[in-house]
This record gives sequence, structure tokens and C-alpha cells, in this order.
Amino acid sequence: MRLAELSELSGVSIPTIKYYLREQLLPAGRRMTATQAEYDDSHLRRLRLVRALIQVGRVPVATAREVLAAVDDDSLGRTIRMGAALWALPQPPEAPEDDPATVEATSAVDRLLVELGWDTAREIGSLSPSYRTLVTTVATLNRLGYTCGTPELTPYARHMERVAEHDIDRLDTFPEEVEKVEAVVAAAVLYEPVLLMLRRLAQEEHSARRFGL
Amino acid sequence: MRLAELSELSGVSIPTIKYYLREQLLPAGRRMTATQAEYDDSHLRRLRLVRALIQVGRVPVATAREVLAAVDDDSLGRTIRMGAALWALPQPPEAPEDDPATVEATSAVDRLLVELGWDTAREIGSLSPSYRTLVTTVATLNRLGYTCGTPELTPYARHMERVAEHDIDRLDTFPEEVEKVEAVVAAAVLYEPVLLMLRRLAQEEHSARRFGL
DNA sequence: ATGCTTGGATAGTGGCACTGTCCAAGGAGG
DNA sequence: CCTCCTTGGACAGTGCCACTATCCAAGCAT
Repeated sequence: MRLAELSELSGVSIPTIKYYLREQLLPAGRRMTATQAEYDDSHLRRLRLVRALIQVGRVPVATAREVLAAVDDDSLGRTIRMGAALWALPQPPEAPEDDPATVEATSAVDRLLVELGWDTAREIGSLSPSYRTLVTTVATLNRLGYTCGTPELTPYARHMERVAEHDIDRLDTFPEEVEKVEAVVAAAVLYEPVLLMLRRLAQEEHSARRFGL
Repeated sequence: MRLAELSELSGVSIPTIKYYLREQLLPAGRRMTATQAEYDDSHLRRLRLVRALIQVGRVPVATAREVLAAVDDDSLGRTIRMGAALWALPQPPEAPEDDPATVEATSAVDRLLVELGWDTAREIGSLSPSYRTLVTTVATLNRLGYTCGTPELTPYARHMERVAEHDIDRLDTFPEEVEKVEAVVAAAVLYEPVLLMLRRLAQEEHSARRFGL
């Protein structure tokens, strides 16, 4: 298919697609003549993933580029590739390391990992963006005056552990290799809002039941 | 305390605080003279909440203003006030209503609510932003080619139901009324990244255990 | 009394995700 | 063959938004 058709099928405007091509979020089409290129289903799929990352996941373009580069890097093995893709994902503002709230948060999270027996997470430790983001957020909560230490975190962690197990089980559902990696990224980014909205709905439900409307 | 002190204690620059005052995210200080105003702990607390909303929660300033207005509205009862505050929170781009993927997503979510017995959620239905966001996201997933129907959603919903119950239980921990409402907002916004990061950490942990590094 | 600080108003900055314009090269119809 | 419309590419411009810099007159401190 050509650019115009890609645009129609995806619902993304031509200038925007050109922009994504320029930013290397989308691989170039197969050049047919000097002025024409041919796109296929993989482009359409990738384009939709890009939209999902940017619009739903609110991932900045530069970050999306890194994530997708990891997805495409054939030199990496499956697990690594998934990891690398997810690795590039989040970037909330980091606090200074010597901040007292940060120090406290770090030790709270570390104690949590010990308690749960998440040894791999402990080894990888501060390299993981998830870990760092968690510490930052806990520090913010504490600075706001809301106690958020190991005891508060533990029950939540146990719940999310079961969710994660379920996530991993579902992985085998996807057949193709590239699709699999893309699926992990999509699932990471798109299932997160799903989870959050389910939680809010459940909160509304239980709050209404307990306190009335 | 005066503006400079408020700035130092909060770590927010004076021009930014002035900006927040202008945007009515922060109530004006008690005017002492024509050129001086006095701020107190409630201002500091509110300022930190604003930062949390904007920086961690990525809530746009205009939305934050609405949320905080609901928090402050004494004419509303407690539950309503919390609801109104959370009500104003999210705003992911909505899809056209007649889109086939959206229709499918709507029915999938509705069936989910029936299955779970979330009757209040069903009544409030499409008024709730959580509901609408959930539908939009599910539609996006489907459009991307990832099946996300009632059977896929149910286990996640059950997990989040337990999380939400725990959330509601924790509510009683907070003593003051205004603080309580603020706490709900802070918890909604700040515990969301905590949950997500715990999930990612757990995923890394279990993925490593199952597939190796 | 004088020099520095304060709060308030207003205009400007920088980043980012697009979007509009132009152009030369094709391809399609007569 | 000629004309007209479309295509892909380059590049500058736009709009939004969260700040930030500048200026000013009125105090307060010494």
C-alpha cells in the first residue's frame, strides 16, 4: 500500500506519518521509484503501536524511538529484547540522591524486596527504571506526609505479584516472535491504564457500597 | 511564613509559586500589608499536593484546578467531594462513539461489570471517566489486534477489586476531613505509579525466574 | 533615609508534537 | 507526446503549555 492508504487505514494524517518516518518511529517503505514507496501490514501494525505508545502511554517520541529500536534489534535474545524495550519506557523526574526522603524510601523498598524474596530485583537493583521510579514516588509520598513504608507497600506488592504472574502466563498466547515483543510492549503500556481504571471503578463501587452515594 | 520561606520549604521556585497562585491552584495568603502576605502549613501541604498532581500524576494545570476546587468545596459531602475530585482527574483522548472497536469494547466492559456484580458502576455507567477511559483503552487494544474481552479482563478486575478494598480500608487511617479528601486524591494519583512499578518489578522478577536473565 | 525584599502584573521562553508549504519526480489519461 | 494530478521528501512554522524573567511600587530593616 502507499502512504495515502496507510494514512486512511490507520486514521493518522499523512504529515504525521511523515513526521514519524523522519523520527524513525516507523521504518521507511520499500522504495519502488524515486518518488514512490510501498508499505505493508507490518507498517500498519507498527504505526498503531506508535500511536498507542504516544497517545495512550504518553511516551515521548524520543523514548518511543529507543523502545522500538530495542524491539527491532535482532542481535538481542527474546528476554533481553523485551527487557530492553521496557527498560527504556518510563522517565519520571528523579529526585536528588542525598535527599533524606529518598534515602528513607530506598531503604523501605529494599526491605520490601527482601521480605518478598524478590532476589533478582534486588540484584538488578537501582539499574532498573522500575526500581528507581518506585523509590522516587515513595519518597514523594513521604515528603507529602503520607506514610508509605514497607508495611504499607507489602500488601500491594503481593497483589501485583499475582497480576504479574498472570501477565507472564498470558505471554505464551502470542505466536510470532516480533509480535511477541511488540505484544509485551503494548501490554505493558496499554494494560496499565486498564488496571488503573479497573481499580478506580472498583473503588467507586466499594466506596458507594460502604458509604452510600 | 512568607513567600520566600514557602519556596524554600517546598523546593518550588518563587516564580512558579506565583504562577500557581495566579492559576488558583494555591489559595492566596493572608494579606498582612499591601505588599506582604502570610502563608501557613496548609499552603505548604497544598503546594506539595499540586506538585505531586502535576509532576507525578502528569495532571494538566487546568484539570488540577478543577480537582482542587472539588476538594475545597465545603458545600459537598465527603463521598461526593472525593468523587468529584477523582471525577475531574483523567482525560485520555476519546474515540468516536460509533467506531466498531469502541462498540465492541463497550459491550465487553458491560458484560464484565455484570459478571462481577458491580451494580453501582453499571448504574453510573458511561458518566464515570474511569468507565469511559477503560472502554477507550480496551478499544485501542482490540484495534491493535490484541484480544481484550471480558474473559481477559475478569481476572485483572478481580485482583484490582482486592486492591481497591484494601484502599478503602486504609482510608480510615487519616484523621482530618480536608486532609482525608486530599489524601484520597494523593493516594489515587501517587499510588498508581507505585502499583505499576510494583507490577513491572514483579514481572521482571518472575520473567527472570522462568526464562533466566 | 536608604537599600533590600516583597507581592503582583505582564511578557517571554523552551520543549514538543505535530502541521503547512513547497518542490521535483513520476504515473495516468487523452 | 503533453498535461495534470499525486507522491514522497525537506523544512519551516504553529499551538499548546508549564514555567520563567523582568519590572514596579510599596514596605521593612538598619
